[in-house]
Amino acid sequence: MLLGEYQHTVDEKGRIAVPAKFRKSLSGGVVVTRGLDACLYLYPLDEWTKLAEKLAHLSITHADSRAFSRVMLAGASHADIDSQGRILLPDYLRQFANIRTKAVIAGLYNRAEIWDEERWREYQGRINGKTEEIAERLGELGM
Amino acid sequence: MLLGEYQHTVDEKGRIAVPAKFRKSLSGGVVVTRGLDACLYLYPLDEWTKLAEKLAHLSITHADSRAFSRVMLAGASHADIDSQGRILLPDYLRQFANIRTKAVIAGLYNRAEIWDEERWREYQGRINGKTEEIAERLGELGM
DNA sequence: ATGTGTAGTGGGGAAATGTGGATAACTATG
DNA sequence: CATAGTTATCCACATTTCCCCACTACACAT
Repeated sequence: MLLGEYQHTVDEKGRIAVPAKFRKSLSGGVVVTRGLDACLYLYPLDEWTKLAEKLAHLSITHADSRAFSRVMLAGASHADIDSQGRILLPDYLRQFANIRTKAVIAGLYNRAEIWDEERWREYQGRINGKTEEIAERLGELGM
Repeated sequence: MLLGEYQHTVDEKGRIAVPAKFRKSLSGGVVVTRGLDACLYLYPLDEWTKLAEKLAHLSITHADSRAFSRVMLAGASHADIDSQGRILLPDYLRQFANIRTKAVIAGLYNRAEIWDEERWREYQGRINGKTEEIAERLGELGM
């Protein structure tokens, strides 16, 4: 169960420390990929497999499906946590999410997200105060 | 499991290095063929067999089926990975996908795609920003 | 205060990867 | 049968990646 918000630095080799509390859940392997809203998604291997199976079996004849698969699957990178508890973020993923040196790792139960710190603050600011409004709209979705 | 995005060069003999992480999955043999969106599809032999079976059993009386089978089946080329981890791309396939010297190999779980680098960037640019929109549409498909 | 353990960060050296080129085998053609 | 052209196999180098070791900071307990 991945929960909480952590601020870590990305070193010049593109490595970032995984919060100690996440390591047990992620010991089976980790997949990082492009996420929505310009952040990175980080999945435990078993969660990822479920998602990837779905994506891989989307109809190959449908342009939207191909596009989405390419974003999520081709964007993905399988990594193991090293002996210091870090993972390597490939260049193209760092560029995609605009991650420089300060990053935020946030746990969302069955996945985690990695944000550039500045972007994260900005997003928080935008959402902040609108939470009640958003909640209203979610009501329509049966939440 | 083929994942990630790699940038490799195609040498003047038409050879391209297969990413090291793909080699184990592809050690049983590889089939390269014409893909959709002007890229090449690269299948592990067993995955290819499944696909070819499907294509071969499409209705022979339907013009679209015949056309699609001809593109995918007649375009296919069986290749082995050489001792340096490279495969040879036949001329007609390189021309089809407009591949010059810089190419991108993208892993899509059960297959890989080979793109001319410039084309890939262009495609990414077109998709980028629309991802959220596409995700919404796919949501309607039960994803 | 002092010690002990855990977490996060930085850097160096060895091995693997990607790329170019050279040599050998094979095919085709006159 | 010889020669030219093409294909395949092999070798060598430079770069990148990965793995390991060292250091600092903070927390908690004695």
